[in-house]
Amino acid sequence: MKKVKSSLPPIVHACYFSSSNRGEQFIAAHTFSFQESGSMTVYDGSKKYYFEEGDFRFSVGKKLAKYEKKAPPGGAFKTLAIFFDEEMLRKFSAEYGYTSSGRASGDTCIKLPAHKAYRDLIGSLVPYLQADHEHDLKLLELKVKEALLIILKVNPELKDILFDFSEPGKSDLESFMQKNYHFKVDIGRFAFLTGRSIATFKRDFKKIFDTSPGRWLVQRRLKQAYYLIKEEGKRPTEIYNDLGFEDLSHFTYAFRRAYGLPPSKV
DNA sequence: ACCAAGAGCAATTGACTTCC
DNA sequence: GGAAGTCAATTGCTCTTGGT
Repeated sequence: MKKVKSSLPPIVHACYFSSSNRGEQFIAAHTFSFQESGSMTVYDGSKKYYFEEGDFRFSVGKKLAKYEKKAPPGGAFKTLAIFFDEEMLRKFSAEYGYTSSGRASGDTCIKLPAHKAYRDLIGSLVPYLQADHEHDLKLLELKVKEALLIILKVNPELKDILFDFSEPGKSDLESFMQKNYHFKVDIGRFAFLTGRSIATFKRDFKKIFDTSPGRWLVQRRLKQAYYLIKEEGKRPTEIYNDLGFEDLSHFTYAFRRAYGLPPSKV
């Protein structure tokens, strides 16, 4: 079966009942969200961010992050999120004359104040999130625009992030990879995030690491695994996923090929 | 929990083309 | 002429299934 690319609705109400849920994702679009219940920890490879019930959060798009969502005891984890896709932001920028000064902070998540305007905004979205509500795309679009205007009023500095349409610049490949090797993303995404085409990415990679990206990634992850097992006494099942391995089976296989013995025997 | 084997597919490679 | 992109053949990784 072919995967069909479906675009997410601009406003999403998420609700999970499992007590804890961790994973990682590529944050595709800038997102404004409200932590209705439960808490969430976000890790972008160098910094940790913590959000709890009642917090408003702005997540910067086109970034990689690991997250852990925790439901409150006996309750559900609930967030409400508004996504700002680039096309919409470009239109908005042209219409209202907002531009980025190009000086945005490097943070992946930003905690926003619990401003009354934000609380009112979330309150006004409730009718749109009823299960039986018929989604009128035009109205939703308007709602997203309204949200954007409110955000720009309360946190005007966010315009530097929201209207920055530049592609990721050619970043220092070596430090980027050292920081992000544990993310489970394909080579094309690594290339994009470092501001290169796939071909250029591989060429630059070869120059710096003298090997191909795929091989280096496996070796780097295994090296970290070896360290964690040997020095910190971690068990294979605890770490293989965090290090970017899809499954334990392959982790064991790759580990044994690299070190000559299975991870359980280190 | 750990390991093995095979099918399917993503990554790599190298030759070739295009762009500046 | 060199840097960057495309393409097709090949390699080798990931996922699944199943055994111990």
